[in-house]
Amino acid sequence: MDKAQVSDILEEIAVLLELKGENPFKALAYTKAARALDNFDGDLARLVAEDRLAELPGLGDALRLKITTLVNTGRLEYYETLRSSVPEGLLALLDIPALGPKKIKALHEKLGITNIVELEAACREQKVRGLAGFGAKTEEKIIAGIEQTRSYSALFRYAEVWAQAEEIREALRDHEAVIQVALAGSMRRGKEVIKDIDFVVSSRDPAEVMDYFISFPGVQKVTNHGTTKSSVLFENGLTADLRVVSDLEFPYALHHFTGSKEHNVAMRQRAIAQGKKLSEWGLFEIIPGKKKGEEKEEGKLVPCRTEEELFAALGLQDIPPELREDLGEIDAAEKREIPRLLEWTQLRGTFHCHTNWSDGRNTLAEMAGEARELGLDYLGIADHSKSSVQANGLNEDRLGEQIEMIAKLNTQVDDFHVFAGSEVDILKDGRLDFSDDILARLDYVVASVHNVMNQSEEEMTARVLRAMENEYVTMLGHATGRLLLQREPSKINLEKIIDGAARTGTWIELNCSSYRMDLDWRWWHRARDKGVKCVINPDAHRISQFAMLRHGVTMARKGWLRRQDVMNTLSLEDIRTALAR
DNA sequence: GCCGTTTTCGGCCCGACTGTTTTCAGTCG
Repeated sequence: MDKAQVSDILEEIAVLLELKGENPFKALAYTKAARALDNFDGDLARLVAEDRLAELPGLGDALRLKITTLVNTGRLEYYETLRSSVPEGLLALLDIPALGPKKIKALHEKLGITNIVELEAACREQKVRGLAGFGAKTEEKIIAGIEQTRSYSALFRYAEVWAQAEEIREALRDHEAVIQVALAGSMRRGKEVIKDIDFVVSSRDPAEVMDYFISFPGVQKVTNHGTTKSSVLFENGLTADLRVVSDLEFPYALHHFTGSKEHNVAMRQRAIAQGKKLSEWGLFEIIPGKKKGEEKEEGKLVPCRTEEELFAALGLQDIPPELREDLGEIDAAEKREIPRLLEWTQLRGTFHCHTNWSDGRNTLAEMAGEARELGLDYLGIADHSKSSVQANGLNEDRLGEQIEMIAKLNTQVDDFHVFAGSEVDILKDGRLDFSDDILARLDYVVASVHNVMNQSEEEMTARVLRAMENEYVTMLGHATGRLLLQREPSKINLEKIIDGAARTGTWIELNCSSYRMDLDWRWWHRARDKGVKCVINPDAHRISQFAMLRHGVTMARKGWLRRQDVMNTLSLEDIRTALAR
């Protein structure tokens, strides 16, 4: 068993111990042990074989033995026993806001609750408010939390289903009966949260494609199986729809099923105004002489081989899928003002990445190596600052050491550069976690809010504005703090923040962690027009998360951003100039 | 479960907030 797997099991043990009401510090010891493994950048199997586990901090006799057992056998009886002693549904209760291990334990012991369904029933029967430490408000909060969890459960974060969608698309493409295949729907439009994935295929043998589709691995249930449309439910709860049309119909169907609904309505209105009719089956010239409601037979098809030709047939420039939200794109296309959107191959580097100096999993050298491997020219390291105790934030001394280490690393390679930065906490009142003389030593500064996130809009806005006024702050990190499908954004006046960024020359981050996509795409068009620069950052806590950059670019495109709006498209030379103060 | 040590137990990371209390426990980041 490898390092990451062992670490994951130790973390799960910590959660289980908490749920069982064990000494919280015992649980903490497991969490710390997991972190020690994460931070160890050598070969764990070798360390175990040479009996040198004691070199890692926080490992006593008990944990050394458990880790050794896991590495050697891949199993641990203690973990399995612990796991089976906790009802499976109980772990899911941890996802409900306001419920932690202590309250869950009380609910389990006093009311025999083992899952969400039982908990909701108990709350509705007002049985929960009688327990010590619980009241009517807690009960209401739990019900609201359950409803929230439920409404989220049918939704997925874009980045988390992207790979699955690609897999399905490729499998369809490889089938011999398939002529053309495309991803459609909200996923193709790059919505940050999606309900299902849609595919459009052209084929001469729809039935065969349908049979192939519904028998995909991982399909749990076939909810619809017809000649033009089939729907399946995958084991992970994701629904996928497939439409099969003739090759002639493909571009019209693709446009229709890409949507959005609002975009389609506007497009159909435009077609009518030009004496045409647009549907998923085609674009038709309406035959003159017929009155409205009489046109049973379709008019003459306007032949289009691609979506681009379809737009052209309606007097429009090609509209990228990401822009199809009826937010001005049709108007712009008519005036030939659809911009050339950012391409993901245009990124030259990125900022705001973490290492194992704070809460990241990889070393500085590993992060830099991976970024270079991906073809980037530079990487910015921005570990947490000291107030983020929960994230092992760096104090002034450790930050100083890290700056030196980065300088040393830079002497070892000449075709790649690492910038020394910090993700500095914006404190409650808008002051920063480090003094100016410390900040002055850095190449750049990301300022972010990590605590006291429920201030009033006035307080939060003033707080962030104050931080942006600091001359050393280069960019604002995850502006609203939202976690998709998990935590609502902070109350903050983004109009004022954008104006503030324009005034102070502060860049705003498009944090493309799969959970964040923050600042939201809906604000970027406005920010761009105010002259605010974007910087796309993965907030990577491990090397695999650099992959999020690609999805960040999708969100940037959705926000109408061009190459010149995004700072990390600059060459190394130009970004150096931009960072020089 | 770990660790240090005024050597065998008591503290361990912390600040804000909420709801329950009437001085604090639990949750969250």
